[in-house]
This record gives sequence, C-alpha cells and structure tokens, in this order.
Amino acid sequence: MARGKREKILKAAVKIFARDGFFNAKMEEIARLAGVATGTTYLYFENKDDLLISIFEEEMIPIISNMTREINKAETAVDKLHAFINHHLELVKNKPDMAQLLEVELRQSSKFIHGYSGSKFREYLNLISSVFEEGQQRGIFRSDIQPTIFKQVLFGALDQISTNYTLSRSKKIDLNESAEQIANIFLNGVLR
Amino acid sequence: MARGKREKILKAAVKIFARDGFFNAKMEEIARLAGVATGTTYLYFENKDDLLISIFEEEMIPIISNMTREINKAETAVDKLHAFINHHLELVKNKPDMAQLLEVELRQSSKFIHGYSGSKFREYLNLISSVFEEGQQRGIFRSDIQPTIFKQVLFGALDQISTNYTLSRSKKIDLNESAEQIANIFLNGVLR
Amino acid sequence: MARGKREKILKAAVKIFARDGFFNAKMEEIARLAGVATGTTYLYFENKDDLLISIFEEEMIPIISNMTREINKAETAVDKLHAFINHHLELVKNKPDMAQLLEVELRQSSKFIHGYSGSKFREYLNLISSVFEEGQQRGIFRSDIQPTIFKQVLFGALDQISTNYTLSRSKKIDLNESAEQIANIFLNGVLR
Amino acid sequence: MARGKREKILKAAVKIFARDGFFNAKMEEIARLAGVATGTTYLYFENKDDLLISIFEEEMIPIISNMTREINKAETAVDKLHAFINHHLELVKNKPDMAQLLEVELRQSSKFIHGYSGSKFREYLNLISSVFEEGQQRGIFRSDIQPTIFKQVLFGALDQISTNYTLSRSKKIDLNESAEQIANIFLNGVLR
DNA sequence: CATGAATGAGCCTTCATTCAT
DNA sequence: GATGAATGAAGGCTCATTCAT
Repeated sequence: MARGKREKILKAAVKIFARDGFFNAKMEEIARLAGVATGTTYLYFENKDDLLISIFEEEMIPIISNMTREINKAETAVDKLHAFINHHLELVKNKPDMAQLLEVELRQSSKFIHGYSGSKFREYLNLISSVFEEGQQRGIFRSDIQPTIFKQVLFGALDQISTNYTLSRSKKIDLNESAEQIANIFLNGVLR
Repeated sequence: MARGKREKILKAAVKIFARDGFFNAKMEEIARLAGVATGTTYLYFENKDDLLISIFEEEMIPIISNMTREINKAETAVDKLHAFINHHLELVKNKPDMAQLLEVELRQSSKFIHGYSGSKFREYLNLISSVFEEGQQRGIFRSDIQPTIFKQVLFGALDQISTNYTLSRSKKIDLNESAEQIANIFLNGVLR
Repeated sequence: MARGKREKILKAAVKIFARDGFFNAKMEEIARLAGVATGTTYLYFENKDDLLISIFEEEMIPIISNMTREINKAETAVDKLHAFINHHLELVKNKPDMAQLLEVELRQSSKFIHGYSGSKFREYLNLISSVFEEGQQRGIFRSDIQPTIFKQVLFGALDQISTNYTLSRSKKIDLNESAEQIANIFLNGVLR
Repeated sequence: MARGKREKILKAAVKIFARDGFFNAKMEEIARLAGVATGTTYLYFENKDDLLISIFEEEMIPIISNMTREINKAETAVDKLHAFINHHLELVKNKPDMAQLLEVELRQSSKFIHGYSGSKFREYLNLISSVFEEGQQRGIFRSDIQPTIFKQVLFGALDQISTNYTLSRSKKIDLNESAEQIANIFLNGVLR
C-alpha cells in the first residue's frame, strides 16, 4: 500500500501545485487532498522541493514513453511531427494540471529549486529534435535549420498555445484547430 | 524627486525579481538596492504584487513604443516580422532582467497575483498579430492562418529561445543566429 | 528473551542520550541501535522520559552495589573515602556514557522530567555521607562539618572533574592524578 | 530604546530558560514575557541558540567584574577565597535564574549548541585559579595541588550546593552556613 | 509480542506590512 | 514624505507516540 500512498501524494501535489503555484501551495493541503497526514508526505519525499522535482521526473516518464509510442506509430517524419503536436495538445487537454506545472512551475523551479536541471524535460524536448533530424537525413526537412533551435521553437509555440488554453477559464479554445495551424506553419516552414 | 525614487524602486525590483524570482524576492532587499527604506516602497506601491504588476505595466510602455517604432521603420509585412523578431531578441540581450521577468514571472503572476490579466503583455502580443493581419490583407501571408494563433506561436517560439538563453549561464548562444532561423521557419511557414 | 530486549534498549538509550543529549536523541535511533522496531521501545518503557528515568534507576543499581562493595573492602573511613573517589573516577573512565548522563542529563531531568526526584542518585550520594558519618563517629573526621553538605561538596568536585574529562575530546587528563589531588584536599580538609 | 528591548529579551530568556529548560522554552513565550512580538527577538538574536549563548557571554560580564571587585577587596589569598565562595553563593541567592542556567544549561549547551565553548565561563573559573596561584606563590597554599584541578574542585562543590539549593522548592537551606562549611573544608584542605 | 508506517500537534523562523517618529 | 524597528500570521518540518497487521 506504500506505493499507493506515494502515488496519491504525488497526484495531490500535481493538483495543488497547478492550482496554487508551487510557492503558494501548502504541504498540509497536499496531504489533506492525498488523504494522509502532513508528516506522511515527508516519509515519501524529502521536502517540498523534492516533491516538485519528483513530479517532473516521475510523471514525465509515462508521458515520454506514450509520446514515443505515438511518434513511432507514424511512418514519415512529417507524420511524426504531426503526431507530436497532436499528442502534446491532447495531453494539455487531458492532463491540464500536469501541463500547467510543466508550463509554469518548471521554469520557476529550474532556476530556484536546488540544482534541478530538468533532465526529463530535456528528454521530452529531444523527442522533437530526433524526429527533425530524421527528416533532415531523409531529405524531407531543410538542412539549414538547427534541430536544437527547432525543438525549442516548436515547443515554445505549443507551450504558449497551451498556457493560453490552460489559463482561459472558459475552454472555448479549440486545441485541434490550433494543432492544425501549428502543424501547418511549421511544416511549411521546414519542408524542402 | 518623488518620480526618481519610484523609478529606483522599480528598477531595483526588476533586478531582484529576475534574480531571485517573485516569491523568493524580499521587499527589504529591493528597498536596499533602491537605496530607500523598506517602508518607502509602500508609499509608491500598494504591495509586493502591485510592484510586480507595475513593472509589467510601466516597463512595457517604452518597450512597446520602441518596438512599434522599429516595426514602422520597415516597409513590408515581411520586414516588419523580421524587425519584431530581431528587436525582441535584442531586448533579451540588452535587458535580460526584464526579459526574465516577462518569461518566468508573468506566467506565475497572471494566475496567482490578484486579478492581473496582463494588459500590456496582450498589447505587446498584438503587435505581432497586427503585422500579420496587415500581411494577410496585402495578400502576402496565407489567409488560412489565424492571427491570434500566429501571435502566440511566434511569441512562444521567441520566448522559449530567450528562456533558454537567459538560463544558460555561459551566454554562448548566438541570438542573431537564432533570430535568423526563427524568421526563416516562420516566414516560410506563412508566406503564400 | 524479553529481558534481553529491554536491556538492549536501555543500553542503546544510554549511548544515544550521552551522545546527543536527551532532547536531541530520537527514539527511532535508539530503537535502531538496539536492533528493535520503534514501537517496541514502547512495550518496555512508557515514553521517552520513562526511558531516561529507567536508566538512572536501573543502571544505578549495579553501580551502587559495586561501590558499596569497594567501600566495604576498606577498613578505615579514610580508606573508604579514598575508595569512593577512586572508584567513582574509574567509573567515569570505564562507563563514560553513563557518567555523561549522570552529569548532564540528570540535572536537566530532575527538574523537567515529570516528577522524577532521583532516588537512586540520592542513594549514591548517601554512600558518601554514610562513610563520612562513620568517620565522624570514630572521631577521625571533624564533627563541625555536616555530612549532608560534605556529600554534595565531594560529589560536586568529582562531578566537575569528570564533566571536564568527558567533554574534553582528547582524553589527556589523568584521572588518577585528579583522584589523588581531590583525596588530598578533602582528607586534609576534614581530618581532625 | 533598542538597547532596552534587547535587554528585555535577554532577561526574559534567562527566566524562561531557567524555568523550562532550553529545549522546552518557547521563543514565543520569551517574546511575550519580554513584551515584544515573536519576530522582534530575531532582530536582536540570530536564533534560539544564539540567544542562549548571548546570555552566557553577556550576563557573565558584570558577574565576572563584580566578582573580581569582591576578590580585590580582600587582602590575603585566604580572604579572597572566602570572598569568592561567599559572593558566588550570594549570586545564587540573588540571581537564581542565572545560576540555574549556568548550572544546568551551560553543560547541555557546551556540547550541543553549535561550537560554543563557554569562554566567559572559563574566565570565571580562572578567577579561582588565579587566587589559588597567588596563595601558592606567597607560600600560603600547598604547592602540590594543581590550580587547574583546584578551580574545578571548588567550583564543582559550590555548583552542587547551589544546584541543590535551586532545585529545592522550599529554600530552607542556609547558604551562608554552606559557605562556611565549604570554606572550612577547602581552606583546611589546601593550607600549608 | 513485534513491527514500522502513519499520525498530527507543536515550534522555530521568515517576511510582507505597518506606524510611531 | 521618509524611515526602519516592530509586528504577528503563517507554514515547513520534526518526532514522540500509536495502532493495524
């Protein structure tokens, strides 16, 4: 049952951090939402910082592997880029709390939380550059564009769209439409 | 010289907020850096939140007007987009503290700081969409792309690049090169 | 082997209390050193206070009986006093943890640990006064000195010497020499 | 008025530490007794540890200088020893809280409070050895007794007597009588 | 008896904000 | 307006103790 409790705390932390922000979040409330006592959180996580970092590191694992699976389902680099874009925004829709954290807190934290450099986040970004490099090698994407820049540019674009979506109370924004447009711009932008 | 004091506090806050983050920043240290007493900050700003919001609202004014001027120097919508990209990254290089705030803190704040919706930030973003709409009207840019999405996508891309630049201790990243590539991708992506 | 477990906890507590002090000592660490579970300590001792008091009460039993035996080996009151002094400092050398507790924690405790008045400690002190009274009755020691004061004065002297010894990292202090000097001072001080 | 506030906190801390012991003492209560807010204590002292150490270091200053004056009033080494004994026990009577701290907390602290070695306490002890050495040089006290041991032995004796006095609720103990007896024993013990 | 995960009361410390000077 | 000492609410974290297994 230990696993279950750790998981509960993690999930609760995602929710509270997303709702209140890391600094406004209270350990006590995370514990309450998780259905455990305050002290219990400290049996599973060193401290508040560790809790946040653990979220990034652990919640990213299935996200990365799911994304990898989605990408591999596609044949061409073009379809793979499409897949990344679609699946990323899908994620934003289905796991808004987690998306929120990635968007907002990761930036805060990467600088202020003791020595956290966001290894899993880099891994996620590298999924983009890998697909892009593959496309370049197959002569589909222009070779004058650096994959390192491309991954940031695409992620940044997606991130801004999803931040906007997440922060808008009324979810009237059509993320599918956004996905289309982003894919449209970027593929036109990088195709030979 | 009240104006001068207010300005000093504002500048100091930009530095401290950028260096420590909004939540870690201490009012006392901002006051010290500004060369005033702690209480003096409260003569010019309601509270810590207001100080941050004032930064956004007031520091954005010259930024927006400068950017507008730069854009207007250019003739075509294409050149104007170029100008925006170049000038934005120039800003990141010259006012890294302010850029840092826009990147990181604005996101935090828009949600957690009492009712701030970032009007000046929206104004800044709208510079992009205005240029884009102009290009569409002149038949230069594709009409199937929504200006509202485009502005976010471009800003997000620039923002991610600059976040990366700001956070990397060793400023080995060539922002001019990045500007080139971004312009390259986006113009190819949206030109008819 | 319940006795064995209780004894192990007691011994572990002596070590940890001596090393960290009563308030800094953690029940969990005592349990770990004793090789039992945390909860087990509560099967043998009411609480942390009781554990400390039990140490005093139970560890003092052999100490008192040994001391009594040593004293009784001697014939004269003078030799008995000598024996007490020597044996006490011997104890400090051989059981530094226990000595530490007597010196430091007992004082704390007598006031702050619920209603503990240190009966065994009084018993130990009374070994001194008994010897002294015996010497007075035999006309060896001056009669104008109150045994109750004498016992405190001698114990205090020994205690200060041993505190000093215990706290000095480098055990360069020669306790035998100290014993000589103390005996010298006190016997000269009280002999008729 | 700052000095006054610092002094108030110091005095309050002496009382509370003496009454409850260092570890049981609550900063909030010290503040309340001092008539200031909790946070105010931290304007004058780094933390709880620093507060305790400051007490030792600062409260000992007048104690040492007063004791020095008392000693210097006496002519002979014998009278000076008498003076030390009397004045020390006088102090115990007049400043029982401070005495309590010296007796109980100093021992605890010297080991557990970060790197505090009790310089002022050593200074106090050295008053004894100085007098004793003077007596040895004048040929009044035996030369086979080490001043370093003597100072501990005398202090330990006094301390035990005063601990006993402090802890006994009903102050029926006559400290003057005790002073007489101690002086009696020690002078007889060390005179040539 | 034994375990050790879980509990939650308690406390030190911080820092935005106030206000007497 | 300006000061900065004072305030005190708030929260992260600890650890003695409990109790379901």
